[in-house]
Amino acid sequence: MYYCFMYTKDWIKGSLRTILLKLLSENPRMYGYEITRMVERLTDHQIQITEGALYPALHKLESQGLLISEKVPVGRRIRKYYSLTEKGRELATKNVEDYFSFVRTMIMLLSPKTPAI
Amino acid sequence: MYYCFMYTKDWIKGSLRTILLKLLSENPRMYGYEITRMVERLTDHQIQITEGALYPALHKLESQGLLISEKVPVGRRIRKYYSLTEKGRELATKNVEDYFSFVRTMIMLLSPKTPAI
DNA sequence: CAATAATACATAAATATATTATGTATAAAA
DNA sequence: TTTTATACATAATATATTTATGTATTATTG
Repeated sequence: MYYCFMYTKDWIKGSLRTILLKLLSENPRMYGYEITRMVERLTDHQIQITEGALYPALHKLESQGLLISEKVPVGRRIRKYYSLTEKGRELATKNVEDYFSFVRTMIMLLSPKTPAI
Repeated sequence: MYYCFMYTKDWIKGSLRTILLKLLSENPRMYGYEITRMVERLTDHQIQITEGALYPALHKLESQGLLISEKVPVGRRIRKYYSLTEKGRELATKNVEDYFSFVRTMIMLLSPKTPAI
């Protein structure tokens, strides 16, 4: 069993799409299960993507024309690979930049102020 | 009219509680409207807290014993001041620390990888 | 002075999203 | 052979936010 910070779940919400776009901008194609494993590995299990959140998110990105999928048979199973469309690639770049901007703002907001002595 | 990044809203979700706890840990007491103005000012309008999100969030924090409120008449209007309880103060410290930890993880995850040449 | 904007709270309906649980099925490992 | 891992998906539930609406006082501006 992995220990997760209790409040982290709230913070992950809304970051999922950004994570997906980023991973797919660095890899030509990925499938859902692969994404969950990679996020787990890269974040040392600090960020865990549940399937109930992942698959609907991928479907939505595809319906928005940001991703395309192709089903690839592996043995007798079918793997669904996703890759960024041109539109998705453009958004991914901007989205990650904007996220960094947001993070800078949050760090500024949450940084300890020098107490008046 | 202020311009806001389109996707920022998703990211703000879930950070609201952390922002409230932080602001209240730096100010002995604050009221709702004051909080919205301060966040606006500190973030140069990048983060906007809507009333429909703020007041339920404050009520919930109070119901969880993290905040206490006192109603103070100002002229003929009533202002509702909130301040951290001891429990709230402890959580605020830990919550902000955990947030920074989460942010470090996200930065690592979203940082550009050196392309193999 | 009258209209507008700002201050200050609150809640309801609609929307969005995630969690949890469940379902199906193959493949590998113990 | 039983369990774990792989691999997709969705439904019920819970939670949270947006948007809109409501009420009321005070300050500003034309």
